[in-house]
Amino acid sequence: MPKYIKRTVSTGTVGAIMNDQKSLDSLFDKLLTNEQIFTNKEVLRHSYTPDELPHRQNQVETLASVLVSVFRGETPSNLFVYGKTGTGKTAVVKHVGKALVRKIGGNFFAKPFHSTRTVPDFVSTITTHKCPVWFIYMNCEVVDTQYRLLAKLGEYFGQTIPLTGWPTDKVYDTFFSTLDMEERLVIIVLDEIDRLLRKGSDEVLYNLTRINSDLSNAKVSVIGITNDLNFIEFLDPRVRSSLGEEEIVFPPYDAIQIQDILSQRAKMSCRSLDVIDAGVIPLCSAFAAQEHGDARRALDLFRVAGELAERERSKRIVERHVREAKERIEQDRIVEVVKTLPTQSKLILYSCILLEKYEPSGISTGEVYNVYRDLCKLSASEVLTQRRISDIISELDMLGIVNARVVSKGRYGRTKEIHMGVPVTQVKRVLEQDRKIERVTTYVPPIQHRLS
DNA sequence: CGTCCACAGGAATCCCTGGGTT
DNA sequence: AACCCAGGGATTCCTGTGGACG
Repeated sequence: MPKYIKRTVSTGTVGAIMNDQKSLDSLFDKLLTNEQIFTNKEVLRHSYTPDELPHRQNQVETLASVLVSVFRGETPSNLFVYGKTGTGKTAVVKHVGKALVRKIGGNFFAKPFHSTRTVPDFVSTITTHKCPVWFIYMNCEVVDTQYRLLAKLGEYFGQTIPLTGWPTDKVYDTFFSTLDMEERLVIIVLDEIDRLLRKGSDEVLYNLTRINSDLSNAKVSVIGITNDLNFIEFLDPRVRSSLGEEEIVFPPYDAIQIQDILSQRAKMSCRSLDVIDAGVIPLCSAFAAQEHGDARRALDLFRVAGELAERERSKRIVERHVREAKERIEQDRIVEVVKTLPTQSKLILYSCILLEKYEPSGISTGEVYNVYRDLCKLSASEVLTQRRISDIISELDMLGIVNARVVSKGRYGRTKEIHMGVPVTQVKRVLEQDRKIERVTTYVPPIQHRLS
């Protein structure tokens, strides 16, 4: 826990107890009259889409020029959108989608309407146009398998499909037939589309991109969004060519651009601009620019810095708050990730931590496995195979908790060389809160000699 | 220069859960 | 009750391999 909280709590408590009635009253007064820094924190959240998107005019116009064919009654080309996280991809697509729907009178969906409800009355508003337009936004991080995606899509068209149980082709057929019941144009946005591929559910992409040739009434066009630039490489060539009819690239923001974005939001969220010290916004922006131009990071930094300032009852946000916020965000992330790890992963991670003391030059998979087995016995856990442990270590690596790279020690074989990627003492403390780990805290790994 | 270690990591299969249909 | 299906975690079996040692 950061120092400043301790300080505030201890002096506050002691003061309240020790001082007389008058200062107790004034303590409350101070709390009540304390002017907050934020008046509207919502605009700093990731989910908030502003009306203006600074430095994304190009992308907005390109996207609009692809979708404009809707007005001519044509099906827009399939589209592929890529750029790193926090570069405004989702915001731009949603923004243009809303504008399109408003103009043409269709329907914008970010979640399905309940199936018992009747279909919204957009059909009547649309009769002047060639056909109704449905704009459906879907995040594949949540719906990440073929089954779930099709089921969710079916839901948009009023079908009730169970979360599990049906064979996939039946789900597809149901979705297909309801979709084709009437003339309409459906624009499906698949955000984080790379998730589907990672889970091996890319068959659904193939089906979706060639669905038009089987449909007789409805038309579908797909917008795929990804932040994984290698994603395209691994895609089925047929899907790649079909999905990539058009492409829009979102380059990372530079520090100056992030400053613009952050200033815009800061203005909306704060009581007044006076509460922000001059260096704060540039510093947030600089930090965010370092992280591949992630605008969200800047917003997070600013929000947390503001919260820290409020907690301190400081009148203004200063640079120190930003630095503390940076620390804080990272710490919270780690604690959250470690705490929610499955027990087996925790045991593996704990093994790594125990070994690190003795092998500062890097730990091998075999060493981890030996310690892990001991820990399993002590904590009465099931022992998994080394194959699985190898995968779990890789998962921990991807989460950034450890760094594991494959090295060859020549005569002594190939293995992963594992280093801790985060502060050890804190992670250890979090792990030891787990009931299984609690039982093995006294374990000391046998000292292993090895040739070097 | 060939060997051979200590694993990496792919593929197929199994097991289990949560749900369906007949 | 008997049987089918998807999906996630785990196991089994497997082939592949960088480079220090001899």
